[in-house]
Amino acid sequence: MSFNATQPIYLQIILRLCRQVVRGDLKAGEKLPSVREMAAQSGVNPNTVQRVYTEMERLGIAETRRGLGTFITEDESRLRQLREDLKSEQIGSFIADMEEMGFSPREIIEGVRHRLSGR
Amino acid sequence: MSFNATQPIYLQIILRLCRQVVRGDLKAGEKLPSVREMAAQSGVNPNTVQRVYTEMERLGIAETRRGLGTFITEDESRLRQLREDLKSEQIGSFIADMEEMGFSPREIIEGVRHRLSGR
Amino acid sequence: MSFNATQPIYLQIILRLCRQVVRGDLKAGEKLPSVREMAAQSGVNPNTVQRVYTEMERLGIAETRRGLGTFITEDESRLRQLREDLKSEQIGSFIADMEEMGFSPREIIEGVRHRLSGR
Amino acid sequence: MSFNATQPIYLQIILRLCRQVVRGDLKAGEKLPSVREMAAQSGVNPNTVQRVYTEMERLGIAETRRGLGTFITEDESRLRQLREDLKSEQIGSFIADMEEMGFSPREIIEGVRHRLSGR
DNA sequence: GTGGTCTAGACCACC
DNA sequence: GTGGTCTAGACCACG
Repeated sequence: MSFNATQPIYLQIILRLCRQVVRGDLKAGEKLPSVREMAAQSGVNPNTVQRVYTEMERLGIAETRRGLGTFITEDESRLRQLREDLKSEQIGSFIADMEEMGFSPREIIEGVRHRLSGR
Repeated sequence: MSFNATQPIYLQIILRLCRQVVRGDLKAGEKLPSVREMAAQSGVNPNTVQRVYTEMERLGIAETRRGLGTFITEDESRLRQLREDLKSEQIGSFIADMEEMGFSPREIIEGVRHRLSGR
Repeated sequence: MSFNATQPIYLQIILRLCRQVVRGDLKAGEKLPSVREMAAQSGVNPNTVQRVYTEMERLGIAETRRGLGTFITEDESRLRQLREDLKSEQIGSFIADMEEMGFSPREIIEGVRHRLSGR
Repeated sequence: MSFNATQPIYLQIILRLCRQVVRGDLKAGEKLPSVREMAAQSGVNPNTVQRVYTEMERLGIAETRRGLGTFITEDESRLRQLREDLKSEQIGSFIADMEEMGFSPREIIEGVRHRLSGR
């Protein structure tokens, strides 16, 4: 029963950036803002942004080139995989929530289909 | 750009109770723990629980009888409506998230169906 | 700006008895319950009831006969006057409230008439 | 037989404010005192005033803008409705009281008219 | 500065 | 025992 389950800020930023990548707002090879710039934009400590970039590099989503900056990877297959990962994760937690409330698979699928078709 | 999007505790508890109702763990007419009891269980101040119960009464989900306690409403139609409301809300925010990431309706539906059938 | 403007209990009881008289539930010459009886009925201290009866005697509404009890006065003209007094007081405070909220005399009369006729 | 019919302070304050609105002392869009200010003025705890403002927002009479303050709604039609509601409520309880004392409709109307014309 | 939430502890009316 | 109200004082996010 955990209240205050606020995610660490750096994870929130990573998620935001990943979504921008998946969405296509950030393309393969594109340059990310400098650490200081991004820190200013987000109103966050530069250390936090540094951690974000390091982590994204570890995930194979970004690459840093000394003296040049940090870039979205040009490995398109990695980006496709990221897209699938986020999709899968999102769907997984959605279904878990729905089932925890007792909705049947049929009800879930029909609910989603109806919501999407009725527009 | 909102970090720290922690929902107020009393809203979290309301959501938890509503889900238990939808799930069927809390049935129509069932007694809720007393304010002080629930406060102790949840590690929260009695005032916060009081607020939860007051709000749930306003939502037509609970009824309070002075000196007796707080009970889930016996209005089953209200409970059915609650179930639909929660379902709709959950589906709505799921789809919004997915579309914000650039997934197509077809991709969303197929993703959900695949995940549910593959078990 | 006085919060907690609770009227003393004995005044509340007097008002209640006067209303019963005006309404005709208590008639001229009728016997009131004994002090102890009334105290038990109302869940109040006998001293409080004593004060009620004393005050009502002072107002000329009740008379006490030693060894017999307390009775509503047989002076019917006093009872008619009481009726007029209560009516006047009730109307006075009603109109004061309405005017304090800025309602015009015309609006007040029409409002009352409409409410009474529409039944 | 309820003695001690003291209304909660927050309801008393709400009623006071509503009357000021109906009377025109508080106009549409006007700023209310800050929570702390009003608390000091009324000799009441800030939490109590907070409850007042929250409730008034729920009633559609006030609107709050974070960091700016609480304001009377600019929805004039809501304010007109409030005026009618208060009028109706006041008249209703007046008539109920009078009839409970056994006054006839004719007597009530004539009493009100006489009191208002004799000035 | 604003409103919003939370805790701690108290008193009340009702049953 | 129950829920309902109130105070005192604190911390937070927003502007």
